[in-house]
Amino acid sequence: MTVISTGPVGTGSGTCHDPDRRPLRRDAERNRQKVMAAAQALFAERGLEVSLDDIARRAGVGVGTVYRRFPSREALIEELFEDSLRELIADAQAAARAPDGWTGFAGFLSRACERFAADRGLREVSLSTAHGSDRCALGRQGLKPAVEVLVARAAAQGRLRDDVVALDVPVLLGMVLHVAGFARDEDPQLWRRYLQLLLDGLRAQRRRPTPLPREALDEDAVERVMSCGRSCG
Amino acid sequence: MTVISTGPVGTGSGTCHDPDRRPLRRDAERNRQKVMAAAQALFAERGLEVSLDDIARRAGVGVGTVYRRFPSREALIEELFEDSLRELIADAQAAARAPDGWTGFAGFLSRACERFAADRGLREVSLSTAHGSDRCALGRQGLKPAVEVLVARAAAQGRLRDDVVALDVPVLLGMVLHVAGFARDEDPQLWRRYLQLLLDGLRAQRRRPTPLPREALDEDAVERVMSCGRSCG
DNA sequence: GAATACCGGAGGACATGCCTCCGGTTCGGT
DNA sequence: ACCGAACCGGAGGCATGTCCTCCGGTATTC
Repeated sequence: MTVISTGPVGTGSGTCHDPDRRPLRRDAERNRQKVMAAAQALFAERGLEVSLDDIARRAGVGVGTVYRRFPSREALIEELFEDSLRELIADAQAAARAPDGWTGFAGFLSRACERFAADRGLREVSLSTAHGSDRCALGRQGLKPAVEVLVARAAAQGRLRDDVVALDVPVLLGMVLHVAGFARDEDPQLWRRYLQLLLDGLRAQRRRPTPLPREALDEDAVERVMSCGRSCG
Repeated sequence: MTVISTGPVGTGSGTCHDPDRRPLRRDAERNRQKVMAAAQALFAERGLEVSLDDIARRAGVGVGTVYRRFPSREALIEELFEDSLRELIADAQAAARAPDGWTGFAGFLSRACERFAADRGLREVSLSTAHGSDRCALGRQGLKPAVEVLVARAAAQGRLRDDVVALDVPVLLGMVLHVAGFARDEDPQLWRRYLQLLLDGLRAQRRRPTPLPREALDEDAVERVMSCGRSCG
């Protein structure tokens, strides 16, 4: 994970096809949008592995149309996640400028989890190198320096325990999002409870625990969650 | 998750085929053992979804032999995990009798993670209802009362924060094991670091953080872990 | 050494995903 | 209104992977 760029990445248009090629025919462009919307939705809820056939079906379009427009799944992914990734980086940078170091740090974790919890695809693009390529890789790397600042400031302030490092952050996010992933049908916000627990553990010192947001799942909910096989990895 | 049984489950023989049926021929029994050993190993490292063909290959035996001996994957799973599940329950019960409530609670979490980290199959059997059946279900249910005692004692002692409940435990385990799962190639013990963080968050009060075991992954390790696609769910 | 319990693995049935191809349709300029 | 180019849909070929059965041949037991 070498730092290559810290600034914004790519163009951010998100709508046009290719600046210097002649525009698509109207129906083609329409279908292209439908495909992107469908992919966006499916990636968000089922992850990046969904089949292109599924995307086509959801878009109400033939498979051919998908393949014609996007040479590969990667192309589709890059097209879709560039903006989200940039927003995430912006979050981190904003948090790094927050007046209070700890608030910035904790706030970013929370914000990042919100984004990730709502979009499994984004989670996979950000937390794994296995998907997306060039532009996504740049995005991932742009995140790093901002997170380092967050950790450094919170630690310097004496509020974050000093044995935590920036590279713990992706792991911590992974833990919280694991909860977000498997409990999303029962309580899509449940992860907040466990994030708070972690944050209390990350504090340099504290007397009393911060009250936990959300209730724990009840027996039936746990039972239901356990029965759909998402609870382990 | 209704409590049905708290005592030991099943017979625990683990070796014989079926008490009242005439014993298998020598070669048959030998092969049966080979299959169980192979399944044990593969379940542990790749989870319960491995194909029976793979198990047969690993056992150095034909597929037919596997199917002949075990009517279904479930049968194989039950046969294999009954003992492990019982051991886990014994851990919990022992911890519930520990002189110190907090030590018992924290010790059980740690012990359970050790077992789970070493055996992905056990993790899936214990933390999901989707696999195994009768006997495994009983095992899962046997765990519950012991965990309730653990939580109650640690809380009564004033060391565990009082807004944590027994049903948080499977979720907490899931979080820690998520780390164990994706970091196993880089540092099979990494989960201890994050378990400690969580435990510090679970304490009712504390001034200073408990020192963290293990180092965080370094950049290259994170990079490698991220590239094998196990980092999200 | 015969009867029988057992073995191996080829192979059929099925599912899933990728991607191509081409007859038919729609668009857009004239 | 019309025609050629651009585009569409989805059937279908290919590859992969899993489950499970079947039966000619082999090992074991008495």
